[in-house]
Amino acid sequence: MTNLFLMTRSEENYIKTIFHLGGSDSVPVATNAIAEQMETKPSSVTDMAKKLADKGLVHYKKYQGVSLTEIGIKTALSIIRKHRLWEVFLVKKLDFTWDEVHEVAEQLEHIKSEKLIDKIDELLDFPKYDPHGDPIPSKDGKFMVRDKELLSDLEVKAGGVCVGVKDTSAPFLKFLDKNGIALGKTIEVLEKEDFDQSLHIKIDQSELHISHQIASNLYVKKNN
Amino acid sequence: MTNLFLMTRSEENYIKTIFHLGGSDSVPVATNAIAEQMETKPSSVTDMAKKLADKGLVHYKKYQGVSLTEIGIKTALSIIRKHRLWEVFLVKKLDFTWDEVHEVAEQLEHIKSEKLIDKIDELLDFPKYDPHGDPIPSKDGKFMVRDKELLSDLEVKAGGVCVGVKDTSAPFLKFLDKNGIALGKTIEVLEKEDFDQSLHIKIDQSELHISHQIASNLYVKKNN
DNA sequence: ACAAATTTTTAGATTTGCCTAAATTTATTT
DNA sequence: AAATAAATTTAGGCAAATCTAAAAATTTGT
Ligand SMILES: [Mn+2]
Ligand SMILES: [Mn+2]
Ligand SMILES: [Mn+2]
Ligand SMILES: [Mn+2]
Repeated sequence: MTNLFLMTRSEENYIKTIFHLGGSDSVPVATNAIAEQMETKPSSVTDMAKKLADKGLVHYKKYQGVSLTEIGIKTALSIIRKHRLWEVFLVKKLDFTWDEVHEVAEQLEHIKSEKLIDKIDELLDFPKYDPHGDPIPSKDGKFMVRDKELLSDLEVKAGGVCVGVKDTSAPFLKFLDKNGIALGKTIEVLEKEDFDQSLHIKIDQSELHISHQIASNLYVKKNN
Repeated sequence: MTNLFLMTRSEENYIKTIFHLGGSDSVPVATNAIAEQMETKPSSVTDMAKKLADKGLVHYKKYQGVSLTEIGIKTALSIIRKHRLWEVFLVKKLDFTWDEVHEVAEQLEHIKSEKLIDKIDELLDFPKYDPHGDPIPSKDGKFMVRDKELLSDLEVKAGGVCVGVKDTSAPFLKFLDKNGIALGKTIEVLEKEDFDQSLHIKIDQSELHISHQIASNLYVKKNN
């Protein structure tokens, strides 16, 4: 049980990536998938897989992919908790916009201080979701899985509240801002174009036409 | 003019140490002094001195010691600004005690985001001093040099306000807490023991006997 | 001034994290 | 069931940051 506090930044980033690609299940993740996600080379992933396996954070057998151990999952959740809490902090306390927070949170998530992150959590009044609608794991690694669906999967006439984004890239988020789409807004599907799957929607008071591209990156919590 | 944003953590720590040992003057600092301060070996310092000289951050000639260039000084002040602002943040916003902040600030000072630190500055209402009484450089590298003297240098009957500590180690700070000594308190020298230089002082309402060790690590701003 | 002590640098290793190129294993086609 | 393609690992190397041991320069003491 190698101490989590002496993990390097690189190791933490690998663990986080493996979690995001494989979920908390012990689904093995392919070397190439990790390499692509981390913008590194497969051979580097293999090296790290061995090291993380030695440390007991992942299961690894040659050619069989990588999956997180119990400890690996806990570690991943702890890093993700920090990342998302910092994102909330930046938005709520420092007036960052939701398209600016990710880059800084990528750095802040590696700060080693349990007290620090717990105090940030308290300062923010224990938020459950980050600025992109993603759930924040609690100290003991639990988090809410909100039932939500992609706007593109709703039927005509169906509606709900916008609760998250799938694509969290700055360009997409800025596009949403420009079109008055934000978390918490009420959305209703007015019309669906069969040809290109584009949608005519009502968002709060106004109406808007959006492409399938957009609709398939917006999460909605359906009305009862 | 090598971009400050691509400095490694190690480079930043060297620059900060050279600043603390040499001041903002271009006083050359000895290799051994840097090594001792950073708990590393002189040969490592020599290596880094060459690298920093290549980057234009220090002046370095073999056997002549290291001193900061203009850019080096600016860089040092920027890191110190971040360190001290984070320390204030931790105390004022997250209820850390002044003996807990340094270690975390050592990590936070390396976060790369100009917007982040400027927003923290604003959130704290542009503090001029950190929790240990050390001045916080402004964005453009200026800082107040408060006139202060060591309590051990005061005459009997002289007095003032406690404005800083020289030793910022956790044990010393905890000792001060235990004895009711804190920044902002009024101090008067009641008696001085010639034999061991210990002092009898009045601090706010109470009286206290302190050793020379303690008195020579407390800064006081004398009354007019 | 010159020998001795001290400081500093150089030379050569080590570890971490990454790379390229080549070899190997696994998966997919014919 | 081969043959081909794709994925993965191995081998060997490189840069950063560190170390130890030895050499060189500087400083100190007589
Ligand atoms: Mn993010
Ligand atoms: Mn997020
Ligand atoms: Mn400090
Ligand atoms: Mn301080």
